[in-house]
Amino acid sequence: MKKHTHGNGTTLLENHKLRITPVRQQVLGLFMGKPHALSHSDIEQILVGDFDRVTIYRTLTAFVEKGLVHKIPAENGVVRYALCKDTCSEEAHHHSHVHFNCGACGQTFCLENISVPSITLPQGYTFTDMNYLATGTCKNCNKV
Amino acid sequence: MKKHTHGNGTTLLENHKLRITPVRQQVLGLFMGKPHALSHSDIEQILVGDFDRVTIYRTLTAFVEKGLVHKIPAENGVVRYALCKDTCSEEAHHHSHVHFNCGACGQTFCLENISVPSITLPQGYTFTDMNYLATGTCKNCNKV
DNA sequence: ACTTATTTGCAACAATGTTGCAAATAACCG
DNA sequence: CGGTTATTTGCAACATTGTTGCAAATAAGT
Repeated sequence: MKKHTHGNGTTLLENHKLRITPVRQQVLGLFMGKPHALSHSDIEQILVGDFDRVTIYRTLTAFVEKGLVHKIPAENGVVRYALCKDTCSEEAHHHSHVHFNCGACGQTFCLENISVPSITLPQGYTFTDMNYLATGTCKNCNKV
Repeated sequence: MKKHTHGNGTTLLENHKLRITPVRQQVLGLFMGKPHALSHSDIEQILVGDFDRVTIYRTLTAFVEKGLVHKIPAENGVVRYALCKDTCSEEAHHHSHVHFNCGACGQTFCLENISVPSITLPQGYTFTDMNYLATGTCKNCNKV
């Protein structure tokens, strides 16, 4: 019954059928330590010199494939990544939360706690994934 | 009363305070002729040799700034553009329609006709823009 | 400790987006 | 019209982002 034990990157990796390697532990550690989503370049800058650019790309790709993190596209085309909740697996990602991009601090958050209304598509359309992206000013930046 | 006379790119450009130039007419023509959104590279490939890559970038940027087209970020980070409706101007974009990205044909559509429920953000968050992106299979591709 | 499949780093490349500047041109005005 | 001016374009150069192949390194199972 130790499935999805957050807080320990190693078990998380094991649960998602990923080999335990230094990059993966470090990158996963970043995600667990920050409340906001990270882009490839964010990660690259934090872990300067530790790992190759390409390795970080491949790490992120592996994480997405195994259902550990999900991609968040911003309006300008920048792709960020954030941890998935328990409901994601190798088979499929199940996200129905809102992503919030703050124009002031530039950070992107997953708003897990608000309800997302379901959208009815026109006849003939079927969807596998739904993405909500709000742009504005976040809690912290509004306080100032 | 000839405001927003769609079908004529020239008046549309005038209404948005943009100088009439060949690139702008051609690019705008593409948007008016296609039902789906176009990326920079789409446009570049259609208008091969006619204009410089950079010019097309700047054209798109100008269109977005003046409220003529809006950006649509796809999940993979590809940015596409589509015509705005009458409600957009130089001051602000007002979009509350769903963008639909078809995995089969790869095309992206604006679904203007379906209602989008409003989302209530947590205390402290304020938003200026809301973006809905659905991924799946479109009408045409489902038919086959 | 040995074996094997996976992962990493490196190098090279491809695609995408940005900037500065001189030449070309759209719009305005008499 | 023709002249003037502010805007726009093309070019060149560069920056960033993402991809691929391959040999060396290494995690995991026996």
